[in-house]
Amino acid sequence: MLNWDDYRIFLDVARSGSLSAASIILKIDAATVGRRITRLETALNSKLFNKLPRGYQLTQAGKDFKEHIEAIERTEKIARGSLQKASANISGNFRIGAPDGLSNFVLPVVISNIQNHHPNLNIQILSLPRVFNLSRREADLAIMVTPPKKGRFVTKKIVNYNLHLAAKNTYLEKNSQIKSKNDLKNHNIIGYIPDLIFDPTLDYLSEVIPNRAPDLSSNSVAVQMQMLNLGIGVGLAHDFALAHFPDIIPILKNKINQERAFYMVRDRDDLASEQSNLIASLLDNGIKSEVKRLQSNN
Amino acid sequence: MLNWDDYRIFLDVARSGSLSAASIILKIDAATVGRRITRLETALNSKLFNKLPRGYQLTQAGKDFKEHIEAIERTEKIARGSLQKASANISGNFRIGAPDGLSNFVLPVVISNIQNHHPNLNIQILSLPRVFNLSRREADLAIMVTPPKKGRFVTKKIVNYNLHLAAKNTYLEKNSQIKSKNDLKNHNIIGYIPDLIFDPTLDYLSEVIPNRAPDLSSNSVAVQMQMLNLGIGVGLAHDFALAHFPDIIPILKNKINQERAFYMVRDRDDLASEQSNLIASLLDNGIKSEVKRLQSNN
DNA sequence: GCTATCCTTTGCATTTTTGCATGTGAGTAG
DNA sequence: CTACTCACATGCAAAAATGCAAAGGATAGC
Repeated sequence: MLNWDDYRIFLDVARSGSLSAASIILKIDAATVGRRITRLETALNSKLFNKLPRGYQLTQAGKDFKEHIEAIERTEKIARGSLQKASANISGNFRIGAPDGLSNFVLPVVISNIQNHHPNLNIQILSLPRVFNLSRREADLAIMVTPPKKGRFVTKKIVNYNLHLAAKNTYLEKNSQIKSKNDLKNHNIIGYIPDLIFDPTLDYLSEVIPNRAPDLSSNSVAVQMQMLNLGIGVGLAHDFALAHFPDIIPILKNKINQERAFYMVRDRDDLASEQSNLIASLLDNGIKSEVKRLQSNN
Repeated sequence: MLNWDDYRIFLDVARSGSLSAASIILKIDAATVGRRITRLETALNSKLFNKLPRGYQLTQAGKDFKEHIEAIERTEKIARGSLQKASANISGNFRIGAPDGLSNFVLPVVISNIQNHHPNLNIQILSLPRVFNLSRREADLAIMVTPPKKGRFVTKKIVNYNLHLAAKNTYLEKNSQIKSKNDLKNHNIIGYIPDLIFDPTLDYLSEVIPNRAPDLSSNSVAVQMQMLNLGIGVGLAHDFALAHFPDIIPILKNKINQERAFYMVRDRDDLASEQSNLIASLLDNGIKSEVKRLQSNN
């Protein structure tokens, strides 16, 4: 029943003298602020405020109580400050290898968040459409679509992602309707360069449209997205990339849905480094939530 | 995003070393504990725990952070202690006048709660089926079904309550079915003694069954309930009283529903006394929640 | 190397909390 | 006295948090 978060609300009501004023400061509805105060008073079995028509006024017990809660507030600030200091200790270079789809459409915002909180840290994105060689220290950490089976690596699944057929709205208006896979015969297909598919997991297209080489191809997901955005064909696109191109529309959404996953791969030795663990964890959470956020917008 | 209550969860996870152990201490599901820690780490942009297969282990940053949060915990205990002391200062006698239905079926548990937290306070229930004379100081506070229109009083509505026709299950089995108001002709009616109805609001029955004097009557709601419980007739009962008699069953529940309200009446001068305000507030909340609780069980 | 165990994580149904719109009561100005 | 303002309270629908059941991962013992 007792909820420490209600102390936070209590302070603003005590200071501002009314639920409505506190609600503006807290950016919480006044009704909620009132319910939280009621809950707090019930949990503490005490009356902290006199409810006057002009607002909420502290009782004597409330005034004494406020002194203590203000001490808590000061300590809480200090506690958060201690974490800021710890963040400042994180420093140096950290290189992440990642597939170029992730590098282009997800990592920038994730990295930016991390760097805001760790100003002394430099994170480098090594965007490459191929497998990394962690052993040779090409990167401190790699993100892959297929984790390596052997080696001195630790693998952890980060998040699933989906791919859907898509094309630009203008392209769809000008060309014949696509109501089934068969209709794709009459369309330009954009995809990977077949010779250069380094990972069988990436051979998305052949699962959707067997025996059909792309008409337009690149080894780079980002380039494929640019082609789609020019309105020159149909291709499989990552949902999280689609969020960046509002004019590219998914097709056959209910009939075709490819699912893949990103895995985080690290050298086993790096597990001993708290800094490495921290960055890995921040990346994990950051990628997970950013991918989910982008995918939910469609 | 940041929620102080997560600090409370953090402490138990830090101390017990695992989500599952903390979940037992906190009596919260382990999944929730995990989600709270994730939320906290996200809000603080920090990694407080290393997630090992054996459980959650504090990082260095987490260890430092824990020190501060433990300081908060100590202060929080002191803060609550200060309210206990304030409670102990509440003392003396306090007399409440209330209608006997409320006095019998609601007030005892409310008063008991209050007294548990204010050991030096004596609360007296003056249970009377008539209007009180606050001016003469028969009571420090009165609860009424119709607030006085004049005088040096301050009135505040406490809560609505409902009345329904009801009879004992054995009575219903033995007598003819009641499917409409008309069917009541053939039944024994239990109610107030007509001459002694002190408040027109209490003339429940005549609204439900006009022109019909009760066959069995008392000036006391509690006595009426005892009659109902003997299975000797049908009467209007307070829903909150029915909760005390599982064998008394409501009748025509959808067709007949009387609604009334309790009002708290205090002498205007008493508003200056913080002790009086406190008790009034505790009674208000206590009666409100107890009436709602009892009424919801049917 | 295989099974058993322990702990965490995830999907889903339920409960709780929240915000919004509306009602209510107290004070105030005309 | 009446209309008006201000702030809080309440009902209801939407959103978030929670518990439960089951899956997933990692270790320890056999």
